[in-house]
Amino acid sequence: MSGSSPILRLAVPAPLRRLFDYLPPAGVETALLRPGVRLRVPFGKSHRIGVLVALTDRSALEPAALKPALELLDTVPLLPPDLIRLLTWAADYYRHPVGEAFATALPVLLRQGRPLPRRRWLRITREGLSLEAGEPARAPRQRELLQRLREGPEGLPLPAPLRDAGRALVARGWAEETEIPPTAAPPTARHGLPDLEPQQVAALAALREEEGHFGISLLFGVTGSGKTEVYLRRMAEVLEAGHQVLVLVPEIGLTPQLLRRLRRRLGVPMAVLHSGLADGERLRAWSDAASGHARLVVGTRSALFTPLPELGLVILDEEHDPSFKQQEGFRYSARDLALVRARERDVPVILGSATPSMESLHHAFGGRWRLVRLDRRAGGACPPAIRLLDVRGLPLREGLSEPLLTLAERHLEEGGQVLFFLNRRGYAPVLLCHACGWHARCHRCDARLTLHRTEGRLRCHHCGHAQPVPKLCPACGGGDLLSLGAGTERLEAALETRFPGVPRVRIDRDSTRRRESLERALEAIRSGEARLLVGTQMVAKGHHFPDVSLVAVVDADQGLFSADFRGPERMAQTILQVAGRAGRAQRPGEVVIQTHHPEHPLMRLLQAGDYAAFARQALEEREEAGLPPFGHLVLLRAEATREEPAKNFLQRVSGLAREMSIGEVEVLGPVPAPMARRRGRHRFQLLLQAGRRSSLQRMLGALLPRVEQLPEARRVRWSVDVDPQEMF
DNA sequence: AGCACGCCGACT
DNA sequence: GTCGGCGTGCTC
Repeated sequence: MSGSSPILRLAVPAPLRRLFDYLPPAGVETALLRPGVRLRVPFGKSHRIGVLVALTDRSALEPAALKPALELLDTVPLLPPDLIRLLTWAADYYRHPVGEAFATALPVLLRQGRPLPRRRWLRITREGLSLEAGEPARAPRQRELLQRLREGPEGLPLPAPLRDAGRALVARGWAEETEIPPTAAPPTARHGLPDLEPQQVAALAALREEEGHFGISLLFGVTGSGKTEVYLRRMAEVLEAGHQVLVLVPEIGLTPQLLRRLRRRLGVPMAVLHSGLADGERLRAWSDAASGHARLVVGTRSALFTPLPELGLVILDEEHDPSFKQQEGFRYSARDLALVRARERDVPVILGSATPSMESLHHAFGGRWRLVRLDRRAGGACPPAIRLLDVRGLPLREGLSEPLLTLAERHLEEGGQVLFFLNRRGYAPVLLCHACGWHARCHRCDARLTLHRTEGRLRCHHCGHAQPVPKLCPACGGGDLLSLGAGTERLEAALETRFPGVPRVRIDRDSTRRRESLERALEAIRSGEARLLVGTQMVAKGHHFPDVSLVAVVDADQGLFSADFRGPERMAQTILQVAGRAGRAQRPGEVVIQTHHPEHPLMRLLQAGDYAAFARQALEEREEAGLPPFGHLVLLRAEATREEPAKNFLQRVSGLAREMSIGEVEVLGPVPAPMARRRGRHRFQLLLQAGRRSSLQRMLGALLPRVEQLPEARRVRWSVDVDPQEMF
């Protein structure tokens, strides 16, 4: 490229699986055109903002076809080389348009062209340090601010409170503003730490083995084994060595308690990234991470894409959680990409869970990953005793058997709390006409409507449709409408009847819709004010209920015969996670699972509480069937308002795929999706299965360009899901 | 995805 | 006569 102007290769946000070439903008020095900067470019009839991915001297296009970029937006690259490589790799692997992959990695405001805010710090000067503690005597606010600056020599971020005082200090030469991110050693608490148990000491030592280089550790620790304490120690060590730490958590795991604990224990500048942030807050957190000011970055899935100049450790907690896989658009797995990023940066990564995914266990059992186990609960707490309650033939009132209610009564009398877990919200999942058999169905989905009684509506849990509850049967006019089955709302009502006046809370998406209400419910549980708890999966994640002495799994059978091959894994994870909520403190916890299949092998393994044994069995079955982690999958989905276009399109795709007959790729389908109609659209899917990822990738590379050319592709909405997590 | 162009029906 | 329906093509 000597002398002549280079060609700029950009990731431009458009649903097109390629990069776009441009000429440099007029009057911009070539030295400023570094990968990672944003440029405003003409695109079609309008402008877009793209990210410079590479500089090149040749383009597939005629030189005359290239347009010059309009404007350079950054003087310093916004994205570092490791993220450019990660995003390029991920867009290719997940077959998603590169420009959109880059766009999802950037906060909205940066996507829109906003400049990166340059954060400024107020720092004490030498003159300021030489002042006595009582000075300046006549300006208490300045004195107070000086004191804070003395205590934290790393400086205070601006704009800080006491702004006027700060200005005064600068004017008098006692403090100065700086743009250089402070790099003082982080103050981590060393006193008053809980003693580690021997197994924690051993775990910590094992994790330290990967210090300073890429290595994957699976921290497999039963609930209550003190996993978090081990993370905290490891984080503190890495922070003290002057590195940044990235912590990824599931969507629901990012609780105020967790943040409080991290803040208190580690005391380093922290950036928090989650979906609930306002655009400005997100930009600030992102740029704090990128500048190196934030030493600890905690966030959900997309926080994986934050620039971290001094990254030293990646932790992914509750690694089995499905929310690490994005379910629409850019369908990436933050778990898998975290490994790619860690390898790219040559830093260790820790995946942690009490119920790891089959994928992770397979690698750990096979010795490719370091397996670090915490088998016993901390503080000598007993593991919960899990009991199967055979409800065959027993009368069930609102899904509850008499033995279970009697047991709950005893726990209440003994001062315990009882948690009823039921993974179904609403009052009843079916509204049925006793006279003619009509039942309420969603007009847009192949699904029944759930009765929400207090709200007085029928709701579809798949598309959000809601309608009033009919008084008479719409089909025959009969007045005898039965609500069949029980959801959390009905369960709560049944408990009120059985245990009148015993304070209770319900935790599900309906009861916690308003902000704060979840926090309030959790507080009622923690304080012991509530004695009966009813909840969906929401209670299985992230929260600890030390005084819960009995956990009742009201209906364990739903997950047993799931259409999805991951059904049993999900069920085992959910049940063991819920079971882990009990008996944290001195109280030995008890867990009762109501089931119609007490002899089912999965149920027996769950009862033994032996997740590793369950996993070995599940892995054997997966191996037999060539399913992940032994085989690999790609799911092509298509939907349309009418059935034919969606089906025809996938039939064409299937034909093309079969023609290619690449390696050992099996082409299965098309078949209707498990829910054939959703939101008024007919859905079909085509599954590609192979023993090796590379075969699937090779096929996709050949297949997708041809699929994009199909005229049928224009008449449907279609998507590719590499390594699908949900088969729906 | 947007946004153009382009070629055939019911309207002031 | 033309307003506008959505099929088809393109984005460096």
